[in-house]
Amino acid sequence: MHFNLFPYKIMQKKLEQAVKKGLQEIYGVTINSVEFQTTKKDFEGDYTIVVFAFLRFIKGNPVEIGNKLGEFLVNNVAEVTKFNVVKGFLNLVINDSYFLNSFQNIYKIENFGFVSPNPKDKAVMVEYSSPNTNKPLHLGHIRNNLLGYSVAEIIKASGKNVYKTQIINDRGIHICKSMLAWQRFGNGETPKNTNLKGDKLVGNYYVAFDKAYKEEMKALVAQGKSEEDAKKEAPILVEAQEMLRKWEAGDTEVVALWKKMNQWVFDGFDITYKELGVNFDKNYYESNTYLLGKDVVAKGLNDGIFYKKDDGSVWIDLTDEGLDEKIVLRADGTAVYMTQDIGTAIERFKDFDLEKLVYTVGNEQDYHFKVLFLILSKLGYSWAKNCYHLSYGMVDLPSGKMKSREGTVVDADDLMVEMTNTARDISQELGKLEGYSKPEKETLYKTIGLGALKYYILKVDPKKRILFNPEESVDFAGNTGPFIQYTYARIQSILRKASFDYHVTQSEAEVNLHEKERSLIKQLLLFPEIIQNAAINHSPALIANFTYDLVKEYNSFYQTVPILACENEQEKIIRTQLSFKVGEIIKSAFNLLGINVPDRM
RNA sequence: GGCCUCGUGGCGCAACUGAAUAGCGCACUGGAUUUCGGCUCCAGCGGUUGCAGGUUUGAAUCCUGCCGGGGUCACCA
Repeated sequence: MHFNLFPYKIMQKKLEQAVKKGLQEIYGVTINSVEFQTTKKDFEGDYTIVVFAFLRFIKGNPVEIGNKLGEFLVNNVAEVTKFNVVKGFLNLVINDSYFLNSFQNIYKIENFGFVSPNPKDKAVMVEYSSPNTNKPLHLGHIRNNLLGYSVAEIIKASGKNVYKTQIINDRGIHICKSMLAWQRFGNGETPKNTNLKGDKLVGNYYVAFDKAYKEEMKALVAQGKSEEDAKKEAPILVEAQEMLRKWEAGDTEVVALWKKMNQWVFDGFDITYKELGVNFDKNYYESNTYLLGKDVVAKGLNDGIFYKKDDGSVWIDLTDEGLDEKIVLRADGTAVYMTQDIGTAIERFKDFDLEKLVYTVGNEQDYHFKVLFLILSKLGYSWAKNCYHLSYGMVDLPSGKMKSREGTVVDADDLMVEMTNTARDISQELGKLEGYSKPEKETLYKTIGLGALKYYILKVDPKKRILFNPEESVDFAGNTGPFIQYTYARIQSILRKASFDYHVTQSEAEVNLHEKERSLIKQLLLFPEIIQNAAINHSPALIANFTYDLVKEYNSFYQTVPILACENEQEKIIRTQLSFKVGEIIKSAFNLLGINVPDRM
């Protein structure tokens, strides 16, 4: 069974053994690894061996070595039928029946490419989203969410147990600002009586706070205060700080208000998460974790890893590592961001049996995580090396950076609605939706709109920054989500029309594979490797690119050869099976990206 | 300024982590349907991979310097 999981690798292993044996026999040298590539389209062949790499062990002309080795392989490996040598590259042609057989083998495997985890194994925890509860989610969060969710799914598919988690920053001065503003200007507004999503309502008061704060500052400056003093002394800010102190002291009234408004936000987030199609196995709340880490700092201080400054604040000196000094505890003994992160990391490794902890956080925090992991390892936690910062680039708009103050933030909910609207416009023109009910149609528009958005964001390497062009993101042609969805729908249409039982294994028989069938099968066989690779590299983009290549390959196949109209019965079945399997893999690949596929569109 | 990071045809992205003639999409030009969904397919145009050195049989990829963009250098998170 396991034998079938990595068909591409299996052949490669076989060839590798033969190459080693061949070089031993011909040149008497032992090499430990062989470098393989998939053969480029311009050359004939399926596997390519890089002969250049042998030159370190074998003196000679690479072309000559390639030719000798090629001959050996043709004579010693049954599946190798031909070879050609171009410069230092040995291209090998594998026979049709190998590919046909491999295809027949994987055809029956459900979830081909997915490895099921052993429940007893240690797990991987993926943290993502982790919003503040004072304002709604925006485009930046969307990238974070899509990435985190997808990476978690990919790691799961690669054979690991996975926990998806977020830490909700539900406490602190930011939420107090919203609370205070609501208390003052709210007139008892609630999500219910305003018909606003809770996160939006609370966000409005965060803005209201900022406005009032600025006005007060202005007034103070007019009274002759310096700008710096005004910034600190504005009464509304002082009051918000007072509110935070009350909260920490457990003041019942403040806590009650905090609970109420946070709940509004949670309810709002739940809607957004649901629309986006992401979920979590466990939520951490900062209100529960913000005190963690202090005792660890105390212990580290004792052990001489940290040191105390005269004012009582605690620091770590990382100048030996080429970094700076970093504060880990405030002079008044309260925790900073770093303190909490030390504490929560330890907590998580206690809560779960983890082999790895992935933090999905933007690259503006690269330095923070570098320091965090270093501190954890200095504190003696051996698992520190298993912490990974999945750092992703910013999302910029054509107009530049998103700035909440300038109102250029793209709201997550609004964006999803817009994408759905665009999908509706286009589908109403072109769609084949006879017999679909209205709700069915609406679901479909959402599938397409979100498919476009998600694919647009996930197809780019996470590390790179994205220029979010609203017009391009709703493109439906070329390398886009809807293009792939369209291909899937077209395949389903074919399968609906296939009025014969195509799920019957075809003996390898004397079928000669068409060139398009060959390359399609080759692409299919790659899927398991792609999943592993995407998991190792934490990159949904690899899945997206693979899927796009597969779809292009299929469309070319579709255009070139008849499927249902094929006259040869056996070939007709194989082509239908190919269509079926391609559809299935599009679906699973898109699942890994959190994208749905429609049967019609 | 120190540190980190990025720079690939007009635009948006790839390149299996050092290999062949650097791929693809959009845009532009020209073709393809008595056929299973034309939101498709095929072809053309377009790049001395920011610049200059270096390492290597081989560099978009590694090293050095410079130029340009972004990030970060908070007792915010």
